[in-house]
Amino acid sequence: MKGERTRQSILERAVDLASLEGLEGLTIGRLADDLGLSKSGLFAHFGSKEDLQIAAIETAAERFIDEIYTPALREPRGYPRLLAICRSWLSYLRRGVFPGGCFFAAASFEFDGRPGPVRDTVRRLMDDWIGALEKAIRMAVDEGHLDPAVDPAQLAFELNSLFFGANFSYYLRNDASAIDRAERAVDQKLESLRVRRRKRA
Amino acid sequence: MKGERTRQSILERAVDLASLEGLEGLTIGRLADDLGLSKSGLFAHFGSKEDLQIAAIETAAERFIDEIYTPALREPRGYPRLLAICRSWLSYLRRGVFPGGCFFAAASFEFDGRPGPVRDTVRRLMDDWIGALEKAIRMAVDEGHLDPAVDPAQLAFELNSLFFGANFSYYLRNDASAIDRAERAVDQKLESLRVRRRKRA
DNA sequence: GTGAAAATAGCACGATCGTTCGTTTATGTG
DNA sequence: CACATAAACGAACGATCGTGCTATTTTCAC
Repeated sequence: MKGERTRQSILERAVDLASLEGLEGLTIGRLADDLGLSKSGLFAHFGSKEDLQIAAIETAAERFIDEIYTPALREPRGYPRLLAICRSWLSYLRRGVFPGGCFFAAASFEFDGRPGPVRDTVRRLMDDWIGALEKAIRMAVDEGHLDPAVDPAQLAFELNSLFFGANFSYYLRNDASAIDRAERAVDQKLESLRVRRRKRA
Repeated sequence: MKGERTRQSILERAVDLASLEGLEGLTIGRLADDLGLSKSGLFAHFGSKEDLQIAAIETAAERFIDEIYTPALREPRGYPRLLAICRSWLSYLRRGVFPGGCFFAAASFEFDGRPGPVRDTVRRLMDDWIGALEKAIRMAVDEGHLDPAVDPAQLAFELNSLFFGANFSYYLRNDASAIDRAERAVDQKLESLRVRRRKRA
């Protein structure tokens, strides 16, 4: 159906726009103008602005998974995959997958104080992401690649903080070296927890 | 003058509101209702919404300095002061100095993609903050408390990332242990760079 | 190619946005 | 206390917001 294609193109554009101006800054009228559609024609694809916002978030998640997560899964589980996920995240920032920086960092800080379905969606996806990070860490421990004393939640917290910190320094402060700094910190952190030689018992 | 007192109370309320709903989510009408003022009466204190936003940011900066930075300056320069700043930042989150979490983290992610005077103000203040962090680190190195190989910009980046990461996990994910995690990571990071005994040459 | 169904457009709505302006009320000084 | 001035108000503006409704156009199966 044609409607589905249109809907998808609306959402792709909405995601790009929202990464720059925020999900609340999204406007049906501007989005319609931007795509050469009528306001009501665009609106009909969604029942409400809130539904549009939620659909945009889901679309952004698909883009994130395709661009960051899935490629990293090609690496073998354990340390290589964990490192690949981190590298992939930083490369995602470098490549400018979203024009305004990480969509989810922006959405997280925008909606952390705004209860409702939109916030719930952001939260669920971020929980998923942190969960995926923790899982990759746990696998690296299980494979005997990381110190068994590593707390996956703690390490996931620290890695994700570096990612968001890179987004901040790069996009607000225009610090071109921010991503390199994050990479250095990630490498050092992971290296310090690495177990060399000796497979697990 | 009475006007100045009113203006100040408007700004304090604006800061609290903006930490929850964002600077762009601030609305003259709602702010006026909230304070029992007329829209035009409130508006007259500022020439435009943009001026109100900028004044709110400056007010938030004063609160930040009073609550986080100044108290930490009572500690002797070097490692103790640097640690005090970090602790102070995390305590600022715990105490809920801004009801919606760190005002500047929110403002940074909100305006990183919105050029203009508001973004410029946020950026200047964040540059100041990172600069202050780097200065405290440099002093700790100069005092012989931290490894002289430490790169102040790199360490400041990592510490600030942990702060923002704590804000994210605490306010979006409602992870009550987020601040503890950040504290653990900060302590471990600083401890690992610490130089024990031996004053500088 | 025709007809049902889907997709899009047009128009209007009430609400609220930031902003302006003239009037009224409150303040503080001499 | 009087009076100049500062502060706050009330009403209105044009614009734009999200959201209905009906009409028109396009799509796709037969």
